[in-house]
Amino acid sequence: MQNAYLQQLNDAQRAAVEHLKGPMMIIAGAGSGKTRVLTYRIAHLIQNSVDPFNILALTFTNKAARDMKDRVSKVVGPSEAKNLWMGTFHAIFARILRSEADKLGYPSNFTIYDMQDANRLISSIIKELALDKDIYKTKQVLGRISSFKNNLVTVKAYHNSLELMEADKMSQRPRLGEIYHHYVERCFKSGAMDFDDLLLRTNELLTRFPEVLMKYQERFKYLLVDEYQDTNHSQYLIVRALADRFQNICVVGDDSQSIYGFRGANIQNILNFQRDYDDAAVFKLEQNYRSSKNIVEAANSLIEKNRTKLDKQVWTSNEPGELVKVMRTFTEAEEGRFLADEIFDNKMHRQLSNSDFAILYRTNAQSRAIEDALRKKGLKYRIYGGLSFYQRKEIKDVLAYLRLIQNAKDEEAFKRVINYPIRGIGATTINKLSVAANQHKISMFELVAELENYALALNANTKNKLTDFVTMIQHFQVEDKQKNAFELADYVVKKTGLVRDLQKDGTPEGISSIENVQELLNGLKDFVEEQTNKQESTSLATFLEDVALATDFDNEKKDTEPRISLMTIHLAKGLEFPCVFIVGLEENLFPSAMSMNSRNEVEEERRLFYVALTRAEKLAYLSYANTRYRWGKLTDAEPSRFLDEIDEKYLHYLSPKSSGGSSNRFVNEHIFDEEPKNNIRFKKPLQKTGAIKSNPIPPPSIPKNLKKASGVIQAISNATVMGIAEGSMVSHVKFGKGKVVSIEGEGVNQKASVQFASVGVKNLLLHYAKLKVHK
DNA sequence: CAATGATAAGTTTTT
DNA sequence: CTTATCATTG
Repeated sequence: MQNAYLQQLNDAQRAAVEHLKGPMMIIAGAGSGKTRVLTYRIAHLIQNSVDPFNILALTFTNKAARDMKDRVSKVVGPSEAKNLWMGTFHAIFARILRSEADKLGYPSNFTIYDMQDANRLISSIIKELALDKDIYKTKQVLGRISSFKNNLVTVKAYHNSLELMEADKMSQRPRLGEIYHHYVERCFKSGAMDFDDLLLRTNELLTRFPEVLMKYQERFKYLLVDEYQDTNHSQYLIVRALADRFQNICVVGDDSQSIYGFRGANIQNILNFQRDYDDAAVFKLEQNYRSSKNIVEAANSLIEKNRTKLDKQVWTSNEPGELVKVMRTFTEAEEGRFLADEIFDNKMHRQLSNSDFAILYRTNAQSRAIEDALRKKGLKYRIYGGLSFYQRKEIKDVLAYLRLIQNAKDEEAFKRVINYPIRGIGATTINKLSVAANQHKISMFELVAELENYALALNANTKNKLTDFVTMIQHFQVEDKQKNAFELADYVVKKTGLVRDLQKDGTPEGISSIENVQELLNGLKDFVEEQTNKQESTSLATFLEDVALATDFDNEKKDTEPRISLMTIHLAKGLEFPCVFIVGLEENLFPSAMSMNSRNEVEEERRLFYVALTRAEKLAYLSYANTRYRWGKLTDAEPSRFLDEIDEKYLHYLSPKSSGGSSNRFVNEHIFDEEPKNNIRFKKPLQKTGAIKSNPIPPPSIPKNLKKASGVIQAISNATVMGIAEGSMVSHVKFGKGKVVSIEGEGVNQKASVQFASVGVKNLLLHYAKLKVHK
């Protein structure tokens, strides 16, 4: 009876669940019940008296870890499940590194640098070395360093590798090694690790300290690694080291769904597993329970075009269902409208809810046109990814204060808040500090804390401001000992004047910033309460770590109403929806223009498409547009090669396949739907103004490219259009409220004399002065 | 030093 | 079309 869950499995699944010891690999086709097998296997281990404390399960996302823990908990009970170690590589090893940090010379409260921090650091190093930033592009440099780290190429190893150095010379970047060297040093000096360090340093820890390795080998007697096809070399080595003693390693993955090559994932890890562990048992889950037969077979017909893959045949006993629908439109706007209409229809005729739909795209930038269309139809949606909450400027500012309190050596946090809110410490001063700090090999904060010991060419006034800042942070550090994380943060935003700064802004963006800060504080409050209940540490460090490693899925809002999901295909991995739209199927977009140089890259794009298509349960739509805006310019687009690669018998074209000038019903219908071209110019600015409710008559917003077309400007910026006349009450961003004394001139040159309460009479060009009119 | 406007550059995908 | 960095002015 206690093994009732075994009844819910097919033969292959059950075999995998019942295999408890030794190395094993589960090749899990899309929708083959992988998560179910994983959870039941963990439950089965526990039922067979394995201590949950000895099980480590590494997942790809925090969400996956949470979900799986919940599911295990339902089978074996929460008291057993709570001792399981489950999480992403980054989260798990960040935690371990914290407790072992001293061995590596790191403080246990080390900071985790996110992409933005890393970017800023790299670009300041490039600047300091006086290198040409057009040749040493920050992102490329960072990408290169990241790949070094993921392959365990240390600075030293780099300088020993003639091959690598030669490669950088060839690409005109002979001093890359120097940048790498500085970058690593500066991170270390700041007590900071970037994402790659979390893995690299773990490797260092396990290699340099055999007793530590032993400890964790004993600790994690049973290892599970999900999404093994997406592990990089660094992760691979960690897993291999940990598994070395007991060999109880279970990896799960699907080579056809390997889509993170750009991030260093090595598909060879899964392809070579049997070579690494020669007695490995292999299980194949090939029955798909998720999708209709047409979808499964359409996806199969596509992925067959890939050369590198393991042998497996995904099949299903599900109903054939409907064909995959393909739609061509002329513009991306029309594509958006098509999505909105189709969702609307499906909701009506098939009793579907918003939450049953997902719209998947290759790049985040594609969401805009879709959002517009959905909003017009009144359809509720939620965008995942893109700019996440924690990446907003105002949030990062608050977090930077907290980081600095926690770890005063954190250079990026220091630079972020030293002059925010503005306290008169400008770029020149900060540069001097940075140079001196590097010279004396101390952090900027330490330098400023002992300013009198260093002869710096700063005037007394500036020194005072700096000292005040340090005193304030030190005061916070004292407060940190008495207050919980929420109370401290609340205190900080008030004391620093950060909230005041946002409040005086007064714009809609400013208001939303305040709301976001408030939301952050609420989040902190929840965090403190939660941790107190769980009797875990309520430390700021833990919170900051969670935040650094959080993704958009992790602060799942308790939405009351169901919403359509919009996300990139990468983000959609592991999810499923009854109805899926895959959009922008055009050459140079999907497959991306950047990945058409090699066969391997195109194969990864194809796997990406495979992932997208296999998210669908019942309905799948593919769409593409003939033209698309790229950098504001309308460009022509060709249908994606992937459309031709799917066996035609699974497709149903809703529009004629060719784009060549046929005159059919569909084409005509939509040509006339388009607005006449000369109207668009007027419509855009006017629509925009209408959308802002708080301003009765907002200032004219004129697209830059229209500035020369004086006829247009006259029409929009004319005083009568704006509702300004002699005697009108207006307000100016800078001068505040005032009364219009007189108006003169025409068109672009139209001027108004305004009597302001604060500064007296001013002559303003209506075109430039952003006047708000009061009624 | 700060605020503003001009210009250049950029879009894959993310823990 | 958007964002980041640069140059100019107050």
